[in-house]
Amino acid sequence: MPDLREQVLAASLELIEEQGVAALSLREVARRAGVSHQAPYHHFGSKDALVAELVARGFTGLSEMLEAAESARGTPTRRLRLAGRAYVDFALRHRAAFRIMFRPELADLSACPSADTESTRAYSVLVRLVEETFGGPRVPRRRLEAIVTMHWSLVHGLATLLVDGSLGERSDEAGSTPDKSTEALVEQTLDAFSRAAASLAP
Amino acid sequence: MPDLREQVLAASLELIEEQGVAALSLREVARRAGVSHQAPYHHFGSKDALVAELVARGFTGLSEMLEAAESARGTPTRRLRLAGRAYVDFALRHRAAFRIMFRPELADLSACPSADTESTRAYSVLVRLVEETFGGPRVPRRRLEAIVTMHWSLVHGLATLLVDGSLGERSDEAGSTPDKSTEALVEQTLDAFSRAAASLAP
DNA sequence: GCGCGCGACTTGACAGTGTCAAGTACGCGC
DNA sequence: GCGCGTACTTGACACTGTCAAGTCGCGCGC
Repeated sequence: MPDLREQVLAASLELIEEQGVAALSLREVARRAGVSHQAPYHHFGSKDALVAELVARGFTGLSEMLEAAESARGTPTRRLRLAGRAYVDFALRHRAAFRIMFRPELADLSACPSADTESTRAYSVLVRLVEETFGGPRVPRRRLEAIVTMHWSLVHGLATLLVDGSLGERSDEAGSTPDKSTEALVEQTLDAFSRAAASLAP
Repeated sequence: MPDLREQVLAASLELIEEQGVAALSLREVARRAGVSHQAPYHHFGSKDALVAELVARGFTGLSEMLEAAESARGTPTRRLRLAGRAYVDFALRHRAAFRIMFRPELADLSACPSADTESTRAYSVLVRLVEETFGGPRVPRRRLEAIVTMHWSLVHGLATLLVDGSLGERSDEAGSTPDKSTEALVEQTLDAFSRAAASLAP
């Protein structure tokens, strides 16, 4: 049991994954780590701070996956599509983190500045890719903004619905490969969307 | 103070709207209604049951708005677009309800059967509109499913991001008209999307 | 007319939670 | 050797959801 701080973070994610964010309890986490109920509190100051740290780490993970997609080979269209796929994959593989990341009432992220910078880092990948794909000398800024919002909304909505289990059956195991049918659904949905979005190119 | 049951439901929504779903407390609700801490419990049996009831009512409200859009005049394309707009509008005008509706870990909806029927009622509006717009004798079922998922994901993602405040600045007042800039953002995003989706027509 | 049952509500208790306020053990520089 | 800060423990408080009783009042059968 090397680093209690890391252990606490891991146990928190595990707990959220198992029983949802409402069941996240510092005391239960402490119990799982085999320490007193105040030990986690010593490392994080408050439950909010712990959650904020998890959120920040989540956004760095997401940013890395998006940046990998961005720097892949292929046309801008292809890389934008890859980024969308990466977004959904991240949500499915890190359900616990994803569930927390977009819930401002859970932890005020102002406490953890890196959360803010990491989330804009992820966002700017999307902005760059959309500009590259749909930008042009005669394309107004407003239009690009709308296209960015459209792409983000689509992948975020798809990811959210999948994680919450509203779409098809959820594959419950954490970290496991998403099952075949959701895989196919994601692929076909992104396919339809990227084909549709292609018609917006200048 | 006529119907305590209704009063409790209203106070619950109010509380969620003010301080987020984590702050929903039966005891605080009871305090606001001026009754003992067990009075709400008598009407609902458990906190989960209360939330489930709110979810069910939320879905009926959403279904009604979607059905109104469905039975409006105009081309299928236009009505589909209106339904999307209705979805986002519902989320913005009933933030508290919307925040709860897609969170299965908050309340097991199996306790409240109407929640399930009402949610599929809303979903089937979307399915009908997509079939009407994109269906045809030579269009495979899989393709239609993908288009349904695409539409749902887009409006759900847009609504979620707006409600959570990730997109632009949130207009915090509950029930108030969404402010001008988010209004414009929604309009432009749906515009871009419905134009893009049009290219998928048979 | 009257008991009485039952629904609406209250009071009291218990385990669980986040958090504040102390106390304890221990390693390291001086 | 000694202080001191770091990592942690123990104990307490207010708060939560929920179980178990008790109280009040009203309508209905007899």
